[in-house]
Amino acid sequence: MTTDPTLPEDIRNHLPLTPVVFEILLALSDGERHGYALMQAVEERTGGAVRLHAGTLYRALARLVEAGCLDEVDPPAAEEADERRRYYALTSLGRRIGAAEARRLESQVGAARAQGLLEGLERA
Amino acid sequence: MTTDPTLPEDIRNHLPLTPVVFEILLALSDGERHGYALMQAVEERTGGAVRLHAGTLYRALARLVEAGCLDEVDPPAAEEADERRRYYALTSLGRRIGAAEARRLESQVGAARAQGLLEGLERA
DNA sequence: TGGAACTATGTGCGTGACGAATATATTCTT
DNA sequence: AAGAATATATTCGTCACGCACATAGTTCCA
Repeated sequence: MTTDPTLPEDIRNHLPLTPVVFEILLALSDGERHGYALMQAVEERTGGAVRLHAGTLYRALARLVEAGCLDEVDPPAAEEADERRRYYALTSLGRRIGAAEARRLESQVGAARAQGLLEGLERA
Repeated sequence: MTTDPTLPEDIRNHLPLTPVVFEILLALSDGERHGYALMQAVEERTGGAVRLHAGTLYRALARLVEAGCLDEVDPPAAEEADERRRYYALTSLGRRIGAAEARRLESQVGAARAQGLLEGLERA
């Protein structure tokens, strides 16, 4: 699948995001979090519907840092305690990639709504 | 990634859909099409932004038929001519899976909007 | 205070979907 | 007649995933 050629390559090369990665960027878009908190945030946002597998999550985080979408940051002074935690924050690139993916999904959802795919589930 | 456990297994087992597959279901949600027309429909819907690779498309179609999400159907009487074309239509299952995915994406897009991820691109 | 449950991060293995390239043949256009 | 566009399909290598497992620190409470 190729995506919008008008986007800068830095961004286009990453699209489309996997559902897992988009969920991660979404959960980090309101501030830094450590991996495990991220799992909980996703579960909470979706009312328990969506859960990330630990293995998938931590590997995705490593890839996103590698790609420059996330930075590993110092633990926030407020929240403190557990030495094991590794905190991540969106980079500018990460935010722009998340935004681009959000627009792509918005377009898909809009089309789905226009087709009535979101409502009538029993009619095919 | 696990999805909504309240969904029937028939549906949940397929989620989340790949972007390519959702694009296909979307393009078929207003009627049957053959593979190549489907590529064009996606390109047109997205104003040329999104394109499907031929290889990926045809393999995905075969998988979707195998999984009971699509049926291969007779060419519509109206449109006729090319012997090579193979037409596909959503099954009931395919439509329900597409609808479930659309709801999942709608939730993600809603969250993205709530986080301001869709607007301010330059602020991180 | 001891043990279970939870928190937290990570790796190995097999699978599945993908992009890119290529193959083949037909139909349309000029 | 030739070339472009249409139409479907396969092979190959890669990458992200789910699942299982490994390891260890922390919290809780009986």
